Amino acid sequence: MSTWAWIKDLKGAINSDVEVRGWLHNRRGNKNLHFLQLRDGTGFVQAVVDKSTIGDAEFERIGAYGYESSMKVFGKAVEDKRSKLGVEIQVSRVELVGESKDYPIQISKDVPNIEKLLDVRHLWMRSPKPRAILKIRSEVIQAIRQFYYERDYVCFDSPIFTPNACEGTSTLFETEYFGNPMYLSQSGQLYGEAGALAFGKVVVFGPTFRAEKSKTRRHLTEFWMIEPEVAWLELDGIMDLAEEKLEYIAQWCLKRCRPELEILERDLSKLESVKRPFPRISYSEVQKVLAQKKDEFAKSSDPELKKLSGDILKNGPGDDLGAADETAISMQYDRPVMIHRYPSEVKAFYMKRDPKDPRFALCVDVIAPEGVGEIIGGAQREDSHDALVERIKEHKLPMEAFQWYLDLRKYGTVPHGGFGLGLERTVQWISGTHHVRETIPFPRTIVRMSP
RNA sequence: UCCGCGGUAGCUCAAUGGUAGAGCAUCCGGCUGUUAACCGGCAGGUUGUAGGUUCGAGUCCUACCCGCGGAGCCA
Repeated sequence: MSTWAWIKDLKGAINSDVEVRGWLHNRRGNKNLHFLQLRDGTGFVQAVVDKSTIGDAEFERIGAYGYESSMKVFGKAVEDKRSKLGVEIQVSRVELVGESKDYPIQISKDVPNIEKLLDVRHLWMRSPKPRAILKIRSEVIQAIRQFYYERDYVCFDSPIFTPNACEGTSTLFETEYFGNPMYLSQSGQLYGEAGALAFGKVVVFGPTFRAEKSKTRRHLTEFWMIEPEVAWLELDGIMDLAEEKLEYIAQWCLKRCRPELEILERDLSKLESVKRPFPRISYSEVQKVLAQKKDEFAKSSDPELKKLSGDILKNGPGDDLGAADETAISMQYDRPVMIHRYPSEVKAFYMKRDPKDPRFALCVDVIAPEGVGEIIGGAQREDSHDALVERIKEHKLPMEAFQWYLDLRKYGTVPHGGFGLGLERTVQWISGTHHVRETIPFPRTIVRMSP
């Protein structure tokens, strides 16, 4: 009598009769033996079919099954040092469950175009590398939830349909809502602020939609964002929270995602170095550093650095930093970098201005290493009713839409703030994945609507 | 929207303006323990589309379509 076992548990079932249920990942063999590589979601195991024990007819039938056929395999689990798992199955019977013919993805040394694989994303995710990335995503999500749960945050969901632009900057997806225009949320932050004044500490974890026509390896039109919002938290505390959380995520994954990180050949030292404190540099300091780097790289013999030099500081002082600026700064460190106090003019209306120098906002961006770019954008919020009214006017935003938001400053305002962490870019960074598209099961981009 | 690169077999890619090819996959055959197995063979094409130059175009020219990367914007 055999028992159904998960592949990951087979080591504990050596010398007993087992049943494995899975998919045929690959097959090798000769005229007397089939080596079936089976996958069940928990691991891979080799099942050995011997013609002399199973009979000619059965042997031929099993040999004809295509890749990704699903089957129940019955046999004896035996120890085998040649197997990575340490166990293989000596097959006595195979029961086909779902036939699979002409599977569209081949196991190959060639690395096919990612876009072609994304066309069959529903199948591609059965392969080891995509599975490893998505498993890391799952663990990053778990780490984030645990991090906030341990710190007494209330999970606070913001609406997806919103009546207007939260920040008035990004391009939104418009949708028709019973005859009126509504928009898909580009941030839950404003709602999170209401939650923070009710609960003290909340975290919004939800989908986010941006209709920007960005076509880069860092952009999606639909992605997930984690937005803590905390009463009484000022800029320094926001930066403390951000670095504590990123360290927590990196350490969590080092502890729990070793097999996946190995499959991806991730350089673990890049994650081990993610320890507090992270560098904190003001926008004004960054300008000075970048001026130096621009000169330094211009003299470099490395053509890439030379090219980078040309793009550094091309926006001019007082403007937002460009991509080259972020790259140049993050190259200087082995961990995420926090850049704070950008010019308030280039930032969102709700950011509080620095009382010491109102030209700058009490905000922070966190730039991940290895070219992933910005993974966190956050700020202390403007908590004065009158100042906020001024900002809304300056940004030419519809005052009536923000009445409820202004109420938060009218009835017991307190200093508060938070940030948004991009889940997919975080996974991209942790897993060392080139394209952010691979970090979400079914990516949505400007040109990709299916599967 | 702008800039750059590209589109040749199912996949990854070759091919001085002169008969469109290889590896892998499929299929067929071989191999008594394979590890992205190996060996042999068959088959596989309107070279993105439409024009143009030329004795002759995958290659040169023009336009368009599609894709990728980047800028801007952002997580």
